[in-house]
Amino acid sequence: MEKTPARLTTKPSWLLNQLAVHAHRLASDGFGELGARGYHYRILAALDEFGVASQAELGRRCNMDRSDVVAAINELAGQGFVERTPDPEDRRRNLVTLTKAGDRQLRRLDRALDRTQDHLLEPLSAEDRQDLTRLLTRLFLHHQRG
Amino acid sequence: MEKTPARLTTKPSWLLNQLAVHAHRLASDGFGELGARGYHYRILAALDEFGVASQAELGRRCNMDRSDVVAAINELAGQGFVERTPDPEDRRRNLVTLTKAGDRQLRRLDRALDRTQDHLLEPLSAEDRQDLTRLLTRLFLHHQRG
DNA sequence: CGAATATCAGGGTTACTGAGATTA
DNA sequence: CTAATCTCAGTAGCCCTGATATTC
Repeated sequence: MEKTPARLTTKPSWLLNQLAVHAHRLASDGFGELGARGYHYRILAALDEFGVASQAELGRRCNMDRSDVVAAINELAGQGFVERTPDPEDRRRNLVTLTKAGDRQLRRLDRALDRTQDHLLEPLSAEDRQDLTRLLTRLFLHHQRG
Repeated sequence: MEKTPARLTTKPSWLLNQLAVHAHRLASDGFGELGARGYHYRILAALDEFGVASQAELGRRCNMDRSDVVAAINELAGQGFVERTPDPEDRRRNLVTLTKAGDRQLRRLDRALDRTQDHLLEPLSAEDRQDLTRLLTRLFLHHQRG
């Protein structure tokens, strides 16, 4: 395999990109077998942790665009994993609810993701993993509220 | 801003993804003003560091698909940043050469990227940046030769 | 009135797949 | 014949924009 230019490999942004691509590939394999994508997982996870929510709320929680939320909810509803009902108290909103089947799907996705997580961090010790997660979290939080 | 599910924020793969997105956004701003994209930078960088190369070689160096290399070289050649000539010794190949203008463009892109790099790592000390880069590099190298 | 919500149509970048033609 | 290279056409996932209708 030819060498990658040092201009790239020494830059954190390139490393982040390549590792994100790798992580995405790992996760996609697991998700794909279950008929899901990353966006589906995000929404199911948000519903499980915070309960019923409007679509706009889900978008903000999951860092997703309003228009992608619509599409993802369409697909999840079509699979019977969520239900979309108008909010009687604010008729602009749809209330999105996690179904029993959705909860089971989320657990399946969680297991698939856990496996890939181990694979991704394979070469690092438990301590290194903590360090990495801590550093990434600091960066994430800093840029979260930009 | 609503809180993001802990299921996501505690997972390195989510953090990698979100930070890669952020880094990409930063880089795209700088690149866009110069009429370039990430793929263009990768190829120019590889040509600068390793000299004339075939398209297949560039793809392997830059982690790019053969078909994306074709498109990127088309665009770079159209802008006069690279030249594509058939290899007299192996007529299957095209030899891609960096032009003077391409070298100047690379320097401009480098400057733009350096600025975003600082922005990305803003909250980390010099030591933390080294630690992060070291950890990411270890992961990258480990998954490089999969 | 302004602001928020949901929806639709579409674009941009990166990553990839399948096929064909050419040449080693 | 096999393998590598280049090219083209097209797909998928994620991210984003603009416009519209509805409701607060």
